[in-house]
Order: sequence, then structure tokens, then C-alpha cells
Amino acid sequence: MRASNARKKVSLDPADRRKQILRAAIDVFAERGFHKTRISDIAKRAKVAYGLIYHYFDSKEHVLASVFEENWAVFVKVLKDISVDGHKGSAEKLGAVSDLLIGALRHEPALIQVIIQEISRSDRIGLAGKVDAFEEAFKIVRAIIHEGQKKGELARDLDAQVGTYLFFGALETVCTGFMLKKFTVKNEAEAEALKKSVRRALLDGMRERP
Amino acid sequence: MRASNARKKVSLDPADRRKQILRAAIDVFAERGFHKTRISDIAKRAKVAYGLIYHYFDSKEHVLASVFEENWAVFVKVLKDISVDGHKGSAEKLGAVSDLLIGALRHEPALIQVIIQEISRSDRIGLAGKVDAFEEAFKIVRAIIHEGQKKGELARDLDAQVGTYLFFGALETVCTGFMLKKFTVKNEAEAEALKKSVRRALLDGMRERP
Amino acid sequence: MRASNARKKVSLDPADRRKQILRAAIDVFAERGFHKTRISDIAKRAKVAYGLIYHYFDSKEHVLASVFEENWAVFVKVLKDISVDGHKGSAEKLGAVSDLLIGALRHEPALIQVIIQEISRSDRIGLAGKVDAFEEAFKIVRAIIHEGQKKGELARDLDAQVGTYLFFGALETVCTGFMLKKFTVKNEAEAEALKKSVRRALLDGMRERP
Amino acid sequence: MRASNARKKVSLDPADRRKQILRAAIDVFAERGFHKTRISDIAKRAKVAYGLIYHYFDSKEHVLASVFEENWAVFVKVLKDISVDGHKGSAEKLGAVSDLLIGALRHEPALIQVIIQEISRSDRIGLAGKVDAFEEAFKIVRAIIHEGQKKGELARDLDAQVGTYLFFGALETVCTGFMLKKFTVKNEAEAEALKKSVRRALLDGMRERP
DNA sequence: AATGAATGAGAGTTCATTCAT
DNA sequence: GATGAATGAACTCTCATTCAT
Repeated sequence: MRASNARKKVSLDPADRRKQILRAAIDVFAERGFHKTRISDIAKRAKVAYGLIYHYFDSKEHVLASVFEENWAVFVKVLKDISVDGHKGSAEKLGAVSDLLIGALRHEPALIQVIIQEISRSDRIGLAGKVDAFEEAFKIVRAIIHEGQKKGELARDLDAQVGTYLFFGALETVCTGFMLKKFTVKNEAEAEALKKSVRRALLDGMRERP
Repeated sequence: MRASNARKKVSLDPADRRKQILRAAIDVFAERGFHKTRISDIAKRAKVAYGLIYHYFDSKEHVLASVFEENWAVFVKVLKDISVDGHKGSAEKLGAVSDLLIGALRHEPALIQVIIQEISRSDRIGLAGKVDAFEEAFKIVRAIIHEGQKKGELARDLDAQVGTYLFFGALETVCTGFMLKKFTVKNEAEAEALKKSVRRALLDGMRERP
Repeated sequence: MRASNARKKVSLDPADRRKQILRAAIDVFAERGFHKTRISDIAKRAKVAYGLIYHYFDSKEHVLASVFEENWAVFVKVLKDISVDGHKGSAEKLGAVSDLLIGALRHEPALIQVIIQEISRSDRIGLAGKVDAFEEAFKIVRAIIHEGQKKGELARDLDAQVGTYLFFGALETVCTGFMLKKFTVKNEAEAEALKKSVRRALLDGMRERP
Repeated sequence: MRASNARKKVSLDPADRRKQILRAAIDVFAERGFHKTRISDIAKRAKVAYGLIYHYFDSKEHVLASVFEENWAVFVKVLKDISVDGHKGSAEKLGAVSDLLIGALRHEPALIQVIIQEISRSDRIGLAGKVDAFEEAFKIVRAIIHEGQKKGELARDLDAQVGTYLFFGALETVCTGFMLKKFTVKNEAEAEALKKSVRRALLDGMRERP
């Protein structure tokens, strides 16, 4: 009664097709933000019919949630590994976290952008529980800070909670600036320089040391 | 029978009515984000009919733009004053900017939240030019950093652009954490403590000094 | 950003406009059935923009629910009055109910059609509670039958529940036939004849009495 | 490696597969109504892939039409046999029709439900011609009534057309009540009682005979 | 035959914006 | 100035149907 028509696309492996859609979603979310991207934008980018997205995902929200779920766990895992690494001091650990984020940013800028910009604000989107999952990363960093303060490696006159926010906030905006091409990283050397710059600022501040 | 047996709401001073709407808009934007707030939400909060908003503003975007325009200039002005203050060193200037933002946050958390969250992302909203206006503040801070580096007061091994982003990013997330009640500032003393904490972290880093 | 255009319609009294939409909804529901009628069909019939329907009703379901709620109570009220009328015997009461329905059918065929066809099947539509409200009428008739059986006025060898279903079912299909123009009632006399015919069949059956 | 190491479901006899789908369709149509059942619902119930349904049927409408066509003829045949049965009086014939329907209802409740609920409303579904086919049964019963009236066995003061509608309507709602479990028939004896009850009501009315 | 990926018309709903009152 | 009825573009989501495999 209803449909009819047009050139069908060759069927891919479902898992690949799913990835393809997720990839497109990440890119478009990063570019336009969750609210402004239409399902049809994702479809267009993925070069599939918009209806197909509903084969793989329940809703637009679910697409975003999947982006998060299928990437966040990996990140948190590495974060955890860093946090329990016996060979590193607390400052070193924070540096490693910073490096990790900036490294990820270089390889998956859009993904990091989406996770940071959209999921962390997902209370406004209606992704219950996602903010909590986000909280995990905060906890780990907070724990590193706490530990460092106890050991005397990190400044005691800094509230750990505030410190955690500062830490992530600083990194987040670097992400944003990076996405907006306010500064670029053209090669490995520049990437290392950026990492060092950020580490330096976070750990030792902007003031020149005597 | 002749006189003003006013039916509905008495007409306020137009400027007041406008402020009332802007006030409501700031609060609702801060709570729900620009995209998720409907004109009718603003109207409800301002206790006016939603049609009235179009007497004072051209569009929803224009409401947001007005929030920005009517508050940002003040902030930039103070920023400028700080940046040219001959009595302050560069580090001190950055500290003053940080204090300024945190102070503003305490008194106008919703406003700061909106400016930071929505306007800085306004490229996604369609507020051409607002990002540029935002850029002003970045320039000033960048200039302070540059100057400080030249004078040897600020770390030379930090890219000024990156530093600026870190600086604002750190402050932004403190704002967000504050809005989300992740940490609170109950009195003047706590406010001062927060300012000091942030200043310390920004200027001297999280690492304990020997 | 979005809308623009076209000739606005003069504002009516809201209550009138609501009625106008409900009227259109009843007609279209009766013609096409709930599922096949689109909101835009109702709007077209009411000669309003489809968006306006959402000013007055939450959803398509809510329109149907309103049709029911704003008409059913009246019917049940009259039904109740009949059922407690001390001057009537049980058979007379059933006759009166039949007359009531057929009378209503003549004056509001579409309304009766909708109530009978759509609401009684509303479990399939998702109008929880409406079926229960419907049950009220069944109860009243069942009570009349019970009472009549006790008094010896109505056949004892008829299950009251089954009888109630037969009774309403017979009337329902008369409604449907009426709507489908399978038989018509052109004037008061014919209406009376139809009432008598139905009453006769329900109370004394189709068999000729000796 | 050559032979039939069948991967998926073994191919059944095509006719069986078709029946299996129709069976599922009947059940699901009865439960949810034609409009609310999706092709995929039928497929799920039949435990086949939904695409397969299009091997056996042209469309969803066609499935419904097949339900009708492949069952209705049988019913009409029996109806006809009853109507020309020289051994029965007109009232007896009506009783036999009623018994027939109620008997069918007991053995194939879903089928009867679908035929009565969906096909009789098929003008709203787009099954041209099906209503006409339905009309056949009406004609037969109308003829019985006519004949009975002529012979003096059935009430003359009942319009035959109206009588036919009453007759089918009463039976239809009994079907509905039966499907909704508003009354049940647990064994043969209860089935006979129900038949008798209905026959009694239809032929002799609800009033107690002196 | 059988499967389910792929497609897109269609329908419901939201809400910025306009404008008669 | 103030109100809220009225409008329709835009968007999400559903699902019948097609067709490559």
C-alpha cells in the first residue's frame, strides 16, 4: 500500500553497517551538536536511508547513548589502569590522563568532542544514567588527587573536587579549541608539544618557575 | 467607567518588562539549555503571555543575543581594565580575571552559565558574530599571557593560545560544576577559598611545590 | 526561524472552536474510523490548521477521549433515570433504552457511531479506562434484566450477561446499518416505526405470536 | 557436503506454510485488530521471516482478504443449505443460523472475530468487494425472514432489513463478548445453553411469555 | 524458498512566529 | 501594550514493501 521504489544499497555485514552509522553520527553530532542534528543528517552522512537507522537504533537518543557506551568503557578502563599504576607518582598519573585525552583527541577528535560536549550535558538530553557513568572518570581523577595530596605530591590547598573540575574543564576546552581549529596539531612532534604544554600548565601552572 | 480599570496586567515600564523577560530567559536557558527551552517556557517564567516576547525581541535567537550583548560588554570592560592595570603583574592579572569570573558566577550563576554554555557554542545556534565577540575576551587573556611570557613572569613553554583555552576551560567547568551543585559556596569565606583554590591551580598547578 | 505566512482565521470563542473541532472529529471518525483518520483530516473538516488541534487537545487519542467524555455521561445519566423509573416495568425500561439509543442515533448518528465503534474497541486504541466507563451502561442494562427476571417480567432462561450483549449488539448494528445507509429514516413517523420494530424484536422476538 | 544440510528452516509444503501464516494472521488480527497489527507481528507469530509473507500474499490487505475468502464461502454454503432446508420452518432456520455461528465461534473464535470485526468494516480498510460478499449472508437471512413473514411464522411488523441487522448484530456482539472473555463456554453443555439462550432471545424476545 | 537489510511515504507532534482582538 | 488563538515548517518515528543474498 505504501512504499515502492529506488535503487537498494547492497547489504553489508550488519555490524559494519551499524558502525558506519555510528561513525556518521559521531561526526555530525560533533559538527552540529545533538539537538541540531536530524536523523536525516546522520543518514545522509552515512549514505543510507533514514529508516535504516531505526533498524539499528531505537531512537536518536539511543544513537547517542550507543556512541557513549561503546567507547566510554574503554577510556575508563585505561584511566583505571593509570590510576593504579604503582610505578607512577600522582602528578605523573594526572599527566598520563592528560596525555591520554589529548592523544585520543588527536585520533578521534569528533568522538571525544561528542562524549565531552553532548554526553556530559546529557541531563538536558534525557539520557539518564549516562551522567553517572561520566561520574566514574571524575571519581578516578578525584582519587588520584586525593592520594597525591596525602602523599604530599599534590597541592593540599586545592579542593579535590574543584581540582577535578578544573582538570577536566581545561582538557575539555582544549578539545573544543581543537575541533574549532583554533589550534592544530599537524604531526607527532606537535602532538607531543601540545601534551607537554598542557601537562605543564595543569601540573605546574602558568606562572614561570624561578 | 472611563478611567483605567485595567483588565490584565498593568503595563510596566517597557524597560522593566524587557528586563523581566531577559531575567526569565537567563534562568530557563541555564536550566534547560537554549535548544530545549521554548519561548513559552520563558514566558511562563516571566509570567507574561508568550506573544509579548515578540514585542521586545525579534526571535528566540535574539533573546539569547540580547542576554549576551547586554552583559558581555561589561565583563569585557572590566577584563580590559585588569589587562592594562599597571600595578599588576601578569600572573596577578590572570588571578584577577579568575577572581572576576568566579565572583560573577557567585552573583549571577545562571547568567554566566548561559554565556559560557550557550553563547560559546552559538556557532551551532546561528548567532553569527557572537563567537567573535567572545573572541575578544580570549584575545585579552592571550595578550596577558603573551606579555607575561615576554616579561618572564609566565611560563614560556606554554603556547599562549593553548594556555588561553586551558584557562577559560578550567573556569568554565568550575561554572558548570557550580551550577550542577557539585560544589557549593555558602558564604563569603568559602567564595574566597574557592577563588584562591582556582588561582592557585591555574597559576601554580596542581603539583605541590617543594 | 521557522514559520511565517498565510491568511489567519478570525479567532472564535475558544469553547466554540473546541466544539467545532470535536464536531469535525466525530464526523471523520465515523466516516473513516479512528485509525484511518489523520489529524489533518479533522483539521481539514474543521477548516483549521492542524496545529490548532494541539491547542485544544493533547493528541489524537485525546480527541477521541474527549468525544466520549463529553457525551457519554449524558447518555448514562438518562439511562440511569430510565432504570430507576418506578412507573415502568422492566420490559418497558428496555424498550425505553432502545428508543433512547435509536433516537440519539437519528439526531447524532456520527456521534453514536463513534462511541459504539471506536470507544468500545478502545482497548485496541489505548484509551485505558474508557472501556470501563462503557461498562457502566452494560451494568445498568444488566441490572434491568436481572430485576425483570426476578419479577417475572423478563425471560428467566436467558443469561443476563448474554442478554445484555445481545441487546447492545443488536442496537449497535442497527447503528452501523443506519450509518451505511442500509436503511434510512426520513421522518418522524419512520423513526417511530423503526423504534417500534426494534423494540418488538428485542422484547418479543422475531417469531410471530399466535 | 553435497546434500541438503539445510541451514535455516526446512521448506514445508507450500500450502502448509501458507496456512501457517494465515493461522497466525487470524490470531493476531483478532487480538490487535487489522490496523494495529504489523506484518512483522504476523511473521513473529508464524515464526517465519516477514519477507516470506510476501511470497504468499501480495500485501497485508491481501492476507486479510484471504482469511475471508478461504473461510467465508464454507460458511455461506452451510447458510444456504439451511435456508433451503425443506424440513425446517423459518424460525427454526434462524435458530439454526444462530447455532451455526455460535458453534463456529466456539471452535474458531479468532476467525469469527476477524471476519465479523474486520471484514465487515472493510470498507474502511480498502477491501472493495468484500462487503458485498458479506452481503450474501445478509441476503440469505433476509430471505428467510421474508419467507417466514409471508408464511406467518415470523413477525410481520418487523422490517426484514432491520431484522437482519438486529440478528447479525446480536450475534456479533456475542462474539465480541466471547472474545473479551466476558462470558465463557467451558464445555459442550454450556455451549448448548448459550445457543439456546441466544435462540430464545432472538426468536421469542427477552420478555417472559405468559 | 527463506531471510532480513534497506527504503521512503506517511502520520503524529512540536513549537517559533504572526496577528486579530 | 498585552494576550493567546492560529498557522505550518520541520522533525521524529513507524512500518508496508522490495529485493539482494
